Amino acid sequence: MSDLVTRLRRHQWRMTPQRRVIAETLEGAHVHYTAEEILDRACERMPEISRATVYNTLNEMVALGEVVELNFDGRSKRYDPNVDHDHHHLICDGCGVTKDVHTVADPLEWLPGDERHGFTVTEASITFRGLCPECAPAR
Amino acid sequence: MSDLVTRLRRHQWRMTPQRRVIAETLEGAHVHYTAEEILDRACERMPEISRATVYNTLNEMVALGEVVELNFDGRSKRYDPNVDHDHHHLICDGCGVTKDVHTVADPLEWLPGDERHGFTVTEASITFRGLCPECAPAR
DNA sequence: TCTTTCCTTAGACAGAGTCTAAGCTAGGAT
DNA sequence: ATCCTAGCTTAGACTCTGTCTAAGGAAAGA
Ligand SMILES: [Mn+2]
Ligand SMILES: [Mn+2]
Ligand SMILES: [Zn+2]
Ligand SMILES: [Zn+2]
Repeated sequence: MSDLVTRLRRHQWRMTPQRRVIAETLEGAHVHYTAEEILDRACERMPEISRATVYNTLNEMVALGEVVELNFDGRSKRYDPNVDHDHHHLICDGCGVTKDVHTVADPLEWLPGDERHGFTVTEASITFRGLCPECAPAR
Repeated sequence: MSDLVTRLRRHQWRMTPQRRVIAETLEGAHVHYTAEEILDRACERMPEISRATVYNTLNEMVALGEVVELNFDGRSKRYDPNVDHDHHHLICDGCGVTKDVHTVADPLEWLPGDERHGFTVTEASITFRGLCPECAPAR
């Protein structure tokens, strides 16, 4: 079944029908959905599911560390169930399509000690931008 | 005077009193303000300035390429007049303080060709996260 | 079964940002 | 100097995204 559902069951967390539908919707398509997109798709399987439950559930999954919240554009947040393989994102400035990408090394290594301002630095995420093949200007 | 104002004058762009106050407010403190923070500070010098003008002006500066819009938290956007020196950001997960940082090399070099999905990749921005000295757990 | 806790729901609410319609200003033309 | 016009500013309505509240509903232990 859903690997996300499996991971969620390991926490002391009641797996209700609503939460299962949300988890399966989130993981099913390998894209980065907004909360409203998840609500629309979850409604196809469970028409009475509420907006509040979708938002609550996504926030809980994030708090449990099983989903990552992404903020690309300052509009809607997007939710990424793919937390096991750490990765970064490549976004098309034309159409907005977003791909998972992997760098040759851990970006934390690229921040020298004298640029750390005394911080304990634990995470680095990269947003690459450009134009996808469809949006690139015709040659 | 303000280097941002100088850069803006090079575009065919009417430099009104409102726009000058906004530009000087934005560049004056070397922090990353939200639109509302800029409005508050601009009001100290020009009490009748409107919210709409602040938002319009910031969006125009971004369109002119003289200011960069940042989206760290999915709440308010922040505006960065420091576009000349390209740099990245280090954020404290505790208190939210944000520092400009510089990496040892251009992050674009770390995305291999077979991870580019046919895109023309033009930009990479890194968000580093951690805890600042004040927020770090006591030793 | 009873009880307690947690979950779901509709709808009100809030924050951030955009849009509209009206009046105003800057700066070129005369 | 004055006129004209395009572009700028304004208040406030509106939209979008997300949170909160209060009430009822399901689950699991006693
Ligand atoms: Mn991803
Ligand atoms: Mn900066
Ligand atoms: Zn595209
Ligand atoms: Zn801190």
